[in-house]
Amino acid sequence: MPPFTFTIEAECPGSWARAGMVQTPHGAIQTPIFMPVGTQASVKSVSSEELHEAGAQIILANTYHLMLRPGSSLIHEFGGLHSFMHWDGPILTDSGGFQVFSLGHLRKLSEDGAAFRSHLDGSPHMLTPESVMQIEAELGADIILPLDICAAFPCLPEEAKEAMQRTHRWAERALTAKALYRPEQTLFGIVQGAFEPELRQESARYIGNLPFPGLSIGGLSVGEPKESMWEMLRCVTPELPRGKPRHLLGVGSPEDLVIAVGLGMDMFDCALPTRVARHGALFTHSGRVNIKSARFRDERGPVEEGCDCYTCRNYSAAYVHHLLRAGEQLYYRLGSIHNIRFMLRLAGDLRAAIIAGSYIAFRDDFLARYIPASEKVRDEQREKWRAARLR
RNA sequence: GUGACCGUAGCUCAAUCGGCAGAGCUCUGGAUUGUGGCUCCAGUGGUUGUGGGUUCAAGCCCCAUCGGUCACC
Repeated sequence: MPPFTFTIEAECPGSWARAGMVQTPHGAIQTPIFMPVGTQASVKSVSSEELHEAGAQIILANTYHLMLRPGSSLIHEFGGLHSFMHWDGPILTDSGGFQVFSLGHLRKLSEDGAAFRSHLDGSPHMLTPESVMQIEAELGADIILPLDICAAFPCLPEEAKEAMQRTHRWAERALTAKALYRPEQTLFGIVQGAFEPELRQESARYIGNLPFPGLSIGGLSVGEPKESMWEMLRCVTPELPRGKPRHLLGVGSPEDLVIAVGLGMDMFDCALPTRVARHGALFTHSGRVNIKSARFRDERGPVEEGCDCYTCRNYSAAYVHHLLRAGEQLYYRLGSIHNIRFMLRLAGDLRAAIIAGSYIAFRDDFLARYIPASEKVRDEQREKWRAARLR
């Protein structure tokens, strides 16, 4: 098995963008990369074979969900996540820290760890930096994350500092617990610091200097304005060691990906593309479209002209529209595949642009064409209200 | 054929003693960022079956008519 390595292949002048290659025991990952989210060992409605066909190189699964159901020991009995879900590429598992805060009922934090009640049956559970390592060892992902604390937005500076400092102490405990996870697994460190520039810088330096082969940026995309997120990344990136891959947790939308790559991020995971797909929002290069809209009722062409995804190669937009309207299961699969393929193609295009030295031009061109639907409609609605007020 | 009950938004139904015709769903648009197939926000939509009458005022009262449901012949 090859050890974990990260090689930078190209950097783009005028930005912090870089293209690289991550080696894992289950294969290589070309960065920048988008990682589809398979919370419960499944990217909802999409099979492992379909993920592979869509160009997925690495996927993400959730420790929190899998420890509650079916349980990490059962997955261990089946030879780990790779064989359990029949995915032989790289896998990254989240620590469960975020879900304890967003899903767990009656959570209680202490220096030891996080106590919470299951969202499934209310049963009490306890996660500690050490127990998370054991659980992730049983799940057997290639890249694993330590237990961290994601501060709420907004939060007081003191709370942000306390959460960051405890995250740092837990990071050290996770490193010390190296015997609990498998030698072929790679533990990433998590940078916190909420929305305090000094804390972000401190956390980036602290976590960046610990012996983690890779780094995840946590605590962002939790409801803050976009500009706050970019500001935090601008604080963090200069403090990070150049030679370690950087994973931006929970991001994001197509436009987020394009911008964050320029701020030095290499890996992304996000539920957004598949979640919004299930509700009809499909990505195209001119922005998000709602496939449920009546205008697709008789659209003979694909969802996006020129898209090479399974859905667009084989089905008309009218058919996809019909499946959603009719509540057919197949819709979830076709819609999800389209958005996953869009994100992966976008990551590939970004990579090619970086290697060609034209990231800036690519970014500006993409953002000029990709107008978020929300902005378009927000403007239209604003106009409508203004007209109504004048009447 | 006789009798009773019911006709209000695309659907299911509210509307006090006769006093500005409303809600849920659908529909249209939006939101969703380390996924609870969840949830939230906004908007369109009406000749109250039809025709008369009473009244300052009718979805509501009266008459006729059309349609539906049920019961009994």
